[in-house]
Amino acid sequence: MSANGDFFELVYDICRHIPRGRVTSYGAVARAAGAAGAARMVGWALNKSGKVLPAVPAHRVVNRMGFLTGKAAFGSPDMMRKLLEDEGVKVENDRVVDFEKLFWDPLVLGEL
DNA sequence: ACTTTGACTATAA
DNA sequence: GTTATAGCCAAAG
Repeated sequence: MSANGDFFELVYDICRHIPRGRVTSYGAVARAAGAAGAARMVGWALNKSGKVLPAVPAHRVVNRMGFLTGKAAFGSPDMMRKLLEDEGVKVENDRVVDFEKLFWDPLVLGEL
């Protein structure tokens, strides 16, 4: 069954399912989208997420090491950190603190 | 229709 | 242990 036709919207939907105060990795989202290995594609989709509504919490998606690689896509490099800290996610030196604890896999409860 | 890229990931030297 | 390179998938130019 196709989600919405476009792989992008599927990625957006998954990102919207990320609980507040949690983070995930591109690989996890890509895998949840049915395209494991297409982590790059996820980032690209999220890059356009700023033009998509409803808005996608792309700030909750970081690379597998917990680094805010996409911080530059928020208009301001500090905007992503600001959003994460606002949700209780501590960010230091452009990296998510306790990333392993805050890591949330969309497939955990997303297998419907 | 082909080429290049892109907010990644994993393996090799 | 750190740095380089290759593999990956899909979309935009």
